[in-house]
Amino acid sequence: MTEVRSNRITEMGELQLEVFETLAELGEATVYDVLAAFPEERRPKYTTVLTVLRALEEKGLATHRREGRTYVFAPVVSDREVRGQLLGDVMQRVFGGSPKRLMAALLDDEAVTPDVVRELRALLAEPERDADDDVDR
Amino acid sequence: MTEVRSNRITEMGELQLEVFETLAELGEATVYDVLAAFPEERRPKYTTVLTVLRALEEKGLATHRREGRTYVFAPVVSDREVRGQLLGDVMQRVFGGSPKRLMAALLDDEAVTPDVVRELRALLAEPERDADDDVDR
DNA sequence: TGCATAATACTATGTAGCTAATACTATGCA
DNA sequence: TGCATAGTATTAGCTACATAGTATTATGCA
Repeated sequence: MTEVRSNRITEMGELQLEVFETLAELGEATVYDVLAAFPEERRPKYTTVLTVLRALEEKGLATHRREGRTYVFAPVVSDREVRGQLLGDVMQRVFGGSPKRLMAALLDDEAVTPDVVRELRALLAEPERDADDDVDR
Repeated sequence: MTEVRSNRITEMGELQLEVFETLAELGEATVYDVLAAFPEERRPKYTTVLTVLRALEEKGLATHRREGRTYVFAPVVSDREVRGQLLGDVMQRVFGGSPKRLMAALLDDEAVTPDVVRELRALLAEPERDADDDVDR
């Protein structure tokens, strides 16, 4: 059937995500900048990172410009947007698009202690909730 | 480097997830049962489903027993658990393990209308929140 | 001016998932 | 008893991701 795979950013792998996040944090970065952001124990090789950066560019998440003979990469979409899409995708695929169901699952997580629950309540209580502005980033 | 990929259930693909969900709903199922659960427009072939079921078994999410010459598959873990892991994994990978950050992203989603916000508040307000019992399912 | 080297480009290997064709096998019925 | 058939097993091709070696190229300095 030679399936046509969608180019959803959700198809981002582990490394792609990490590299993108680094890029987003730095604003712009050379391959070496990205490399430096990895703890050395698990630092990939230069060419690996370059390949990933190209993949990100391929799917429209990043661009690059030349600076002398060096490529300087930069994100094209915000990390916030990417995270939003990633979450939205999980909500869709795993929770049938229901925020409530997702929420219920979240509350089951052991990371969500009573303290955290209180924080979440606070988040939900924020008045800006009803306006559509961006509280923190 | 010949990376040793972890066997996290998160590595479940789209189809694997769907097949597992079906299995979980049905309690147990033959290949044909699973097939029947697909809307025919996008119903995979028998062998495709069988392969997927085997993959699920491979990673410890399902088993099978023989019934005559037919395999009857059954889930080994609950769908709830799988969904929990899936969400937990996203929380880890995308939101640095922070429920708050995840929640904030959730609130950014356009699916989360003011109405939904109210529902979420209600969920968080439930008194059983502090005890660790299972409200629904 | 020519070469060391730093940077990118090309190529390749391995895994996982999706897909499915085809090969094999057991068994119930004619 | 032998074959059609219903099932499973095997094999294979494609895409995406991870990984990285090697090839190429440009350029600054000797």
